[in-house]
Amino acid sequence: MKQDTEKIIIEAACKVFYEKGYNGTTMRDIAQTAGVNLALLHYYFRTKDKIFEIVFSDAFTSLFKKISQALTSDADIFEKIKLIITGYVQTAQKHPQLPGFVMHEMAVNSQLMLPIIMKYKEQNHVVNLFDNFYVEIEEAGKKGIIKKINPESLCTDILSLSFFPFMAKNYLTELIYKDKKTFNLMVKQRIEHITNSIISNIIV
Amino acid sequence: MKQDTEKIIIEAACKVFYEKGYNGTTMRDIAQTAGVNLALLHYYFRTKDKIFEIVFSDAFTSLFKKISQALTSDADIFEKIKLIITGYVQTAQKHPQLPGFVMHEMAVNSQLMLPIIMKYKEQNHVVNLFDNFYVEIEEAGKKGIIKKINPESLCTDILSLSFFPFMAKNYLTELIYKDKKTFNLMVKQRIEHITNSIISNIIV
DNA sequence: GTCTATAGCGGGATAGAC
DNA sequence: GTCTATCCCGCTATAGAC
Repeated sequence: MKQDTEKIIIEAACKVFYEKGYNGTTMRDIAQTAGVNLALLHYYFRTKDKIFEIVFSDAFTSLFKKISQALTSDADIFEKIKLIITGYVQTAQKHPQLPGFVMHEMAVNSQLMLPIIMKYKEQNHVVNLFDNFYVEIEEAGKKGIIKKINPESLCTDILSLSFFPFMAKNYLTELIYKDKKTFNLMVKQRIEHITNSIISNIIV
Repeated sequence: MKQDTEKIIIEAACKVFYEKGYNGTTMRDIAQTAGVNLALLHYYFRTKDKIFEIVFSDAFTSLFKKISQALTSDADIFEKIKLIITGYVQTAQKHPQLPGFVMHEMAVNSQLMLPIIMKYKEQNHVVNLFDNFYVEIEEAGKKGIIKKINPESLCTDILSLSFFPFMAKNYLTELIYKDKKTFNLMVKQRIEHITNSIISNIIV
């Protein structure tokens, strides 16, 4: 049962870590959620930190996979932007707690996160990926295909509009939305909404 | 020294809670940061939860104060939006960890937060405030002063663009920005940037 | 591989001296 | 009001039986 148990534990760990964060999660939580004994977690993964490393690394990767596909595709600049937005929002729709999990751990436990990210960046040539996209944006600006904009600001805006609603769900449903139904409607229309507002801000 | 000590403790608690979140913070942390004895925290505030309640309540209020002023002013719709954006971003510039703190605690420790927020909402007539603003947006849409837009989506976008960059500072500086200098430059230009992109999306 | 039992430590909270 | 000392619980981690 080795493979199965390992997988069950990681899936349980995902669930609990996403929900409560690193500091709010106990090994007992994970064991109970997985339906296995506490000692087993240590048998398979030795420490809480090792489990967390796997969970965080997977989370980080899944936030990155789609954007990476989008950036390396040979679509034009508008299509690329659409792909990025779609990738981000779909990932968040599928795993609503994922963006908040990643952002919070990077803010609060950065000493634990940075080595993981460094490793990831080296293996996946992250820098080049973005550099090429930035050059593309700048050249499209010079050629008059789009407005002259700051590519980093563009990425910041896309990420903000894509992730924040999921990270702030409880805040928004308390203060901005009349009820959860209205919130969920917004989430469904989010890809189209963001795409329109980003595109309309860069067309000449 | 009663007044002073109380204040010193709360200020230290703010600093530590903002940095590490509720679950990552210990009473010993707060005591050390405040430069006072551990027992004193319990003498003044009895429990960790009571201290947290004060800190969270203040944080929540400071996110709300400026928007409240903006919404009750007699400025026109464009000016109001500018005021809201300015209020949010300035608050975040002054206390960069505040948005992340509030959003994360609401996501993770909602059972502790909701009673605090309920209390706040009742005392400050929060619902009416937003209702009036929503009506204003809708009427401006009907009159052709602005596009017909969903007021809740507008608020979501403003909040997203205003808060997310601060919540995701480490993520952005690792993946999107070449260095911290570029990130800080973006932060400085944020109010103008957001205002322009929000306004250009609602003008007819 | 999976369990029980427990070591060892760090956390919130309190008693009681000053 | 402020301190030291301490209780007691829950946490991570491990030893050892099966």
